[in-house]
Amino acid sequence: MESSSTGVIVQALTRAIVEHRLQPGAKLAEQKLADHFGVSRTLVRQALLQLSQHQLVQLEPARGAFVCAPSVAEARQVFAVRRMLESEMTRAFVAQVSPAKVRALNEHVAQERLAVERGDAPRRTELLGDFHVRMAELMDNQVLAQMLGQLISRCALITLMYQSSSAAVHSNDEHAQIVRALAAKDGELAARLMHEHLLHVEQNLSFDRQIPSADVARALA
Amino acid sequence: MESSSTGVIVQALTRAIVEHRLQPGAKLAEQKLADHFGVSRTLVRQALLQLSQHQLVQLEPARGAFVCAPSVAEARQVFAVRRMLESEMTRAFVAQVSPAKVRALNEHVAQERLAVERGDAPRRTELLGDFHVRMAELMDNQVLAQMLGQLISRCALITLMYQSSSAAVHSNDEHAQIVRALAAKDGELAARLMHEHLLHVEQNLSFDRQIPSADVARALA
DNA sequence: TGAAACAAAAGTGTATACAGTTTTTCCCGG
DNA sequence: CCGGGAAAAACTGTATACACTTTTGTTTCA
Repeated sequence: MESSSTGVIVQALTRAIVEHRLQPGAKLAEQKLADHFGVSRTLVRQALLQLSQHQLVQLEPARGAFVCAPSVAEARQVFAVRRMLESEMTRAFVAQVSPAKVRALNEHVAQERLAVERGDAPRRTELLGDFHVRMAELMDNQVLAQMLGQLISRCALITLMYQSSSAAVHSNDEHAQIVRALAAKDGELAARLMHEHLLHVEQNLSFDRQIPSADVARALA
Repeated sequence: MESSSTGVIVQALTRAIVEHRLQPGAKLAEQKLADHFGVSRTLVRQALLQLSQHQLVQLEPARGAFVCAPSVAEARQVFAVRRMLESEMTRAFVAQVSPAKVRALNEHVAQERLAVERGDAPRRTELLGDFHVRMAELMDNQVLAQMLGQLISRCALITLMYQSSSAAVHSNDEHAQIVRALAAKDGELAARLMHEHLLHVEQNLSFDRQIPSADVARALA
């Protein structure tokens, strides 16, 4: 039943949204998307429905689908949940840490650093978010990974709305610190570092931006 | 865009699934559901798609939709996430506790006790789960509440697959203990009690059941 | 009797049609 | 020149149609 066509559309739109090519508030007209992807509105509607469940688009009755513009309150709530969930996840990580897992995380952090140094903003944002999902995956908890993935794609949208410029280097450093604590099997320290890290990310957001409008055709070209 | 018809179908099916009227593995044929609800397959498909995202039904390509039968591994993962999230939620609760909130929780616990004493199994399961969602709502964190709601409806399915009989009274007692700790503003104790509570619930599951098959028409009558 | 093969029925996946609503356009009066 | 309003265009919401797949039932042959 689950067609892969729908999945392709969901993924393409997700990337376009979290990479900021589709700006918050942009309208997603069904027929235009259908033409773009070469399918009927049916599949586009399925995709938009999924994206609305992921809180990336908002559906307004009889008006259509729009890229979400998370409010400040919502952003703070998302970060509050992440702090609760991820500090504990970090603490639990040490119980099943292994050299291979530490190596995997270190490699990820190295890739982050590369993207940061290159100034590759979209890739940087993607990798900095993926660090957290990667941790969940390494814990062999698919449920956790999925849940975190959702939270973090919402965060990507928030970050792109509100992020101040130079927080990326700082985040990368903090990731490295966390991995060091994990390697030393110091769960308490790692959990505290994760908690503070997420506080820093939230504090570095500037909740007083304005959002322009976007052109759908160009963003997906 | 979001029709309320779809929402009605989602809710009806959700209730039918978590209340065990539709058993794990039962097939949900689109046309039969469409006839039952007096709508076209279009809306039924939308609803089934949503339910699949909530992990309550599984979609198999070209074969149809079936009520999920969570594996033991998945059940353990869900509980692991709940322990991480809810122990921290409980700890954070005391920071913004108020007499009104304590009263609300106490009233809820009283309702639980009523349902337990009455032997009203579906209502009991619903209320025991709602306790946790209620806490999230009282924290004024909609994101947390939504996330927990998802986890708990998955838990309802798991519980109904695996739950041993007399754990309900125990859960109710533990809820009462947690509220007392919250009222005393002892976050550390409350968090520990919540953690242990969720461990108990998981330990009381008997992961060696068998699942019969179900009749859709009867369950929704 | 039992199993393989084929035909019929039922079911899913996608596209299209159509009704109702919203948005845009255009014209007119001030 | 500007604001209001009606007609037209565009868009969403739901139903239906149709192709293709899976399931079921039946017939045939060993």
